Amino acid sequence: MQLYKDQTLKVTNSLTGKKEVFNPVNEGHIGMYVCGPTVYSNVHLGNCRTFMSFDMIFRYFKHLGYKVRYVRNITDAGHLVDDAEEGEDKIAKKARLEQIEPMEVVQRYTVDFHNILEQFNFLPPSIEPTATGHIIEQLEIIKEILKKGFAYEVNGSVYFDVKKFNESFDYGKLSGRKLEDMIANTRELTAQSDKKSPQDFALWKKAEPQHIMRWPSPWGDGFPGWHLECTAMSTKYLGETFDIHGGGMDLKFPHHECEIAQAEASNGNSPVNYWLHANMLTMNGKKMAKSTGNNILPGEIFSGNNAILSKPFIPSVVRFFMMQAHYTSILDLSNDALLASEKGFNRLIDALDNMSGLETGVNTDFNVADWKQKCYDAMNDDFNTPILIANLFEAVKHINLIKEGKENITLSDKELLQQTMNSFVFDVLGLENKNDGHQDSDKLQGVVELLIQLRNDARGNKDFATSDKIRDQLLAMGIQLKDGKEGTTFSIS
RNA sequence: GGCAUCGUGGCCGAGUGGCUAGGCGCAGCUCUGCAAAAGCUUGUACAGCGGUUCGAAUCCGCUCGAUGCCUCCA
Repeated sequence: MQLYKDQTLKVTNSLTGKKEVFNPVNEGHIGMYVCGPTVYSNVHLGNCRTFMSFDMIFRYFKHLGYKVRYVRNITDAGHLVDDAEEGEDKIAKKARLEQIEPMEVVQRYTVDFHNILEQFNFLPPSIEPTATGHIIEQLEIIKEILKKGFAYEVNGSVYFDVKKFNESFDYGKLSGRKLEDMIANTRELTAQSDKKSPQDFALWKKAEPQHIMRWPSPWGDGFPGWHLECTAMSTKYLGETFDIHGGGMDLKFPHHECEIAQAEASNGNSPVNYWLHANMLTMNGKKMAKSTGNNILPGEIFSGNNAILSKPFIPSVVRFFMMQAHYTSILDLSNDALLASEKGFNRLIDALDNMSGLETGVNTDFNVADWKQKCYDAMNDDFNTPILIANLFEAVKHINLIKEGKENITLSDKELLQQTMNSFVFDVLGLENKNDGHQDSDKLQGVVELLIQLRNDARGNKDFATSDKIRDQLLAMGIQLKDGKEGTTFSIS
């Protein structure tokens, strides 16, 4: 199903600052690279938001019938704690603090990352390469950049020469910065530096004797610079120019700017046609970050074990909450917002469950085909999931009205509605039906049904003291009875 | 300090020149022994001040406020 032939997708390209019609390099195929996590601590919810945005984008591409190669890396080396020349890297620091091997750190938090993403129902990327697995590729790029004259070696380290690069290319085109401004605004560096200019960045850092993570190179033992791995891995798996590069807004500068510079310096090509940036998840109005401690772990949300939460929330509710905001907007996390999303999510899923039982008739009271296209229009407009969800609730309203016999639907429209709803809710948004797979034991079911019978007997005898006691005490245990036209049902929270 | 982004009804959150999403809450109604649950119905809001325009939440300017990046960060 090559739906993409019938749909015109527009994306916000950070490189131009505009919404542009999306056309891949090779028709029907998409190469997408997303900067993954540095695995030196547990992934927090803010990290998850970015990856979830691109998971949704990946899902929509697939839904449209594209063949997508989605590469999301694991950074397991090379990111420095700060810009100081001594430059300990984060993973090495964590390894030292915990007195374990750096690769144990990497393993521990990679497993955590995968575990959390699985709970959020992420689709795995096509390739998940690691930085340490691509040292040779990185060395080759450094050699190439040196050969082209855009880098220089000092004391066993290699730096990218930003000024030199800017003479032939445009450094700052992604983030809207001008090199002259950046130079003018640079404070004097007091520490002595090997760099010719503060804007220069490391391609290769010499490893001090105490540095654990090290590899041999033409310039001595060392480790790769912060930005190089993404250039190496994206080029290797997606080519010198590919369709989409994504990542968090906070990576736009300097990380993505440097990636462009490295690629252009080494092979002359602008590496990416469409740069997509996902915006930050905030908490208390401030960006979530590992370094500041202003963050919340997914596990804390699932267990409710955090001071800002009044109760636990299942992964799909969190996903739904995030999908209710556009991926380019800042989103603030709060208990109230999650509670509101939870109610909306439950209403959506309940309507979905009710769809199959709808009675069909000879006419339909709303235009299902038009509604379906509206759903696509929303997604085609830069993946506007909030508008998509608004349309889904439009369908929820009709489903409920049909269920109550106040509106009609034909069999073919019902099938179209069902198929479209399922596609968008489960395939594109990646939500999961909370009612599936959580069957409580038969015994519990039987016990509650017995109590419902006893209560109904009491009600028949107008013994409301007994019937209300059963109802209220069950509720106190988290079992809610729901009296409906066709009898009493219950839900267990 | 420099460069950006944002400020929408009680809350969350779309929209970007006229037709004014959606969710949650509140209220009303239906249902019920009473409730709860569920369902339906309902909201003319766009920080402030000027300007452009027949017409602006939407464009321009200024003011105020918030955030992000400029150092590792999704």
